[in-house]
Amino acid sequence: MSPREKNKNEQVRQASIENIVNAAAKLFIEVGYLNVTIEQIAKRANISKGLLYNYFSGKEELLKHIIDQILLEMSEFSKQILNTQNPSLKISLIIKTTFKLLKEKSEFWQTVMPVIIQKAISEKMLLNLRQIFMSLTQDLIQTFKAGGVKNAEMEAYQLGALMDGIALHYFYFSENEYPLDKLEKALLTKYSKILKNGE
Amino acid sequence: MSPREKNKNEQVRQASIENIVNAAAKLFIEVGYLNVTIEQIAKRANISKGLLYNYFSGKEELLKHIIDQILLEMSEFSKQILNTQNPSLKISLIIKTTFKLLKEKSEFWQTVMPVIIQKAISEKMLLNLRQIFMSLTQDLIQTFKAGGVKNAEMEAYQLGALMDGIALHYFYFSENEYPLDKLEKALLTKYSKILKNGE
Amino acid sequence: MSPREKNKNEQVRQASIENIVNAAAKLFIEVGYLNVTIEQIAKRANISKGLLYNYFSGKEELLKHIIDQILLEMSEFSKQILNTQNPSLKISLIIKTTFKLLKEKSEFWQTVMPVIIQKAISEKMLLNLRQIFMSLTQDLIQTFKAGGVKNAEMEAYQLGALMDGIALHYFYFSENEYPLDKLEKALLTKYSKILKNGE
Amino acid sequence: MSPREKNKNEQVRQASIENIVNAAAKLFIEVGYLNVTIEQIAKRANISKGLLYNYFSGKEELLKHIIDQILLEMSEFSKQILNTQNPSLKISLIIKTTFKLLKEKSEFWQTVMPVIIQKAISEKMLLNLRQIFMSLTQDLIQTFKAGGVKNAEMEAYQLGALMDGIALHYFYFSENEYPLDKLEKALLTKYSKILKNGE
DNA sequence: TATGAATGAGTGTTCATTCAT
DNA sequence: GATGAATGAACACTCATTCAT
Repeated sequence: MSPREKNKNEQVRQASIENIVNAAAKLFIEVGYLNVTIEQIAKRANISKGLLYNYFSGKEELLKHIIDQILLEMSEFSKQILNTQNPSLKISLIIKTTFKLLKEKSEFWQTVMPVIIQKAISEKMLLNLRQIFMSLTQDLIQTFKAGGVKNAEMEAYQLGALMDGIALHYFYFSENEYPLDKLEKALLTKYSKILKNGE
Repeated sequence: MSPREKNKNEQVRQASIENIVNAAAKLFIEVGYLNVTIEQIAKRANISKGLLYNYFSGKEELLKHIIDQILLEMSEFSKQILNTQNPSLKISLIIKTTFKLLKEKSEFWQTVMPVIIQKAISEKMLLNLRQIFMSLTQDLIQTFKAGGVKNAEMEAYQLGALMDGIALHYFYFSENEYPLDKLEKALLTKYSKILKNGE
Repeated sequence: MSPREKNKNEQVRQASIENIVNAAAKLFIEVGYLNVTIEQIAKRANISKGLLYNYFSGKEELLKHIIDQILLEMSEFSKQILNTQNPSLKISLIIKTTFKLLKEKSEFWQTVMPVIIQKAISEKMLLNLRQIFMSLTQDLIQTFKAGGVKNAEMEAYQLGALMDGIALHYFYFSENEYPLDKLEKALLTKYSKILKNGE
Repeated sequence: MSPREKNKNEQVRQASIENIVNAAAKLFIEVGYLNVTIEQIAKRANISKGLLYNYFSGKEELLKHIIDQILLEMSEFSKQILNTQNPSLKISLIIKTTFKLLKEKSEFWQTVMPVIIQKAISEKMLLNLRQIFMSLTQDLIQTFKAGGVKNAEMEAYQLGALMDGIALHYFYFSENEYPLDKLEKALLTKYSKILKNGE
């Protein structure tokens, strides 16, 4: 009998990878990267430990894969924001996107944030994430400047901190009772005013 | 054993506990709770591993003790804030205190935040922290209301998120380059205006 | 299936086996039997892991096959030696052959020696090797006797040990700096004298 | 109750180390370094796996310790040899010592030789051993020269190879039937002649 | 014949915890 | 109170071998 066709095989591989990644991502969110064992991931994915190592060189590479994937998904939203020229529209788009991601794509904060904060993660991965933060901040500053906001730099830092602070409180303190929608509306109003009045 | 000796013993006990706690707290900040070994703590505290177990039932209890202690220290600042009646003064005190703690008492965020986010930590500790968050938020809402601020609830959530967001960015993204002092000044100005104009 | 096809199939089989054996032998020399994985062998031979198991029942059988093959090759040289009647010529042929093998056929020592010394290898293989050693020694003794050498037995043991000792030092201590050619010349001279003078 | 006295403790430590080293050395000889598991060593030594790591950072360090110990023991004999000035006496001492070590201290060849030959061992350890080989050879050359032997260099290489070749044959081919004593006598006679006649 | 995805027992190593002294 | 030797469960990772295709 002839061997499985290459095409078919690739499908099997991709299915396995997706299966493993899904299991791992859920577990990372549930109990945190450092507390998840390879055994748990394998069990959750209904595969053997060995198979995981056919696709990933180890636990850290698996995490890296997941983060890269998340960042890729995020980059779609990023592009849209970067393509928006009008400062007022851009800020409101940033706010809307953040809240949308909070509600629909919790992976970022729930997977990435613990990784950033947990000091045991490889320095390289951290540097990458820090760079993303830096460039986002710089873009925000330019946007506020372009919008004629007086203290553009400080407003940029505040908006950035505000977004992540909301995520932090939402996920870790009071998910169910957090007034996410009301906050979104309030922020849209507030920042539309700021950009209109330049302060 | 004479009462005097008992007293003396208690002093020794307290000194030992403080010694251990100091060593542990530093290590938790430096490399993260999960990466610190009992051996390291004992070595740093210049005691034996065994002795540590005379004072704490294990690693987690030691962590709990540290967090409790930090919360206690924080409550000192809290009291001062709660005793301030004038809403305008209160808000500016909250801001000033936060930045002071950021600069002088980094233990809180650097020890507590990873603990919050690392969901493997005992549920009880998490509940405790959530309660503190809740009551702080409620107090903030009342303060804004008393200050005649229109959307008091939303302003309260925002200020809370902003403070923790700043801490997050400061410690985990860009400590050295973060414009902490400029941000403090900007926020004091901004919130003094808000309370003056009620919006 | 026609006989012709059967024949063709057998040819393919032999080619496959040779291919696998070549890959394995090289790897065994390069990194040592215990450090070579089936995966590496398959990759080097450009076949799948599974196919390897069509030809060999496992890693050890593959090793056994290689050693058998080497011994077979060696026996070609043996025959030539055994067919030489003149003791003096025979000894010099032994020396020349040994040095030739050292230079041209390093597989023997580099594959076989680690196997001998690594006692975990199957007892059967070891017995086989011991028998070869014994019969070679006996033949050497007879040759020295026939050559009129006084202490024939001891000379035989010495020459045998000398040959393997040189191989050992050459391959494992100082390959590049080892004076192989000078040693060959010196030994040919020395043993020609011994056989002439009978001592 | 006061803790175990330091002195006593050190005794316990040394006893444990010796216990572990003995168990490991035996196993290394029996089945070869790469085939011995930490579990086996621990079981043989009647201790837990964990304890082994209290004293050795890993399997390789344990091997290194054993080899160092062997080399130390050997250096006693070395010193004696090096201190002997008379070339004739020196060579006969070398031969006697080699045979003595073969009979009484088999650890060297049985532990060290497989290590040298097995390519998986750390390069650093190998370099060390190679250096020892080199300096021994150089010393032999000088001795033969001092003894007025014509082809001193070649004689040195031959004697070295002969000694290790005998060890190889003795341990790996035919231990019980190997005429060790007769060989020793024969070699002493032969080399005494060589040094007398200078050839 | 031929493939390579999948398995799982086995390996070296770590570390919180215990306990004899 | 104080020590640190000793434990053993847990972990990440490896690899010869199997088997559906």
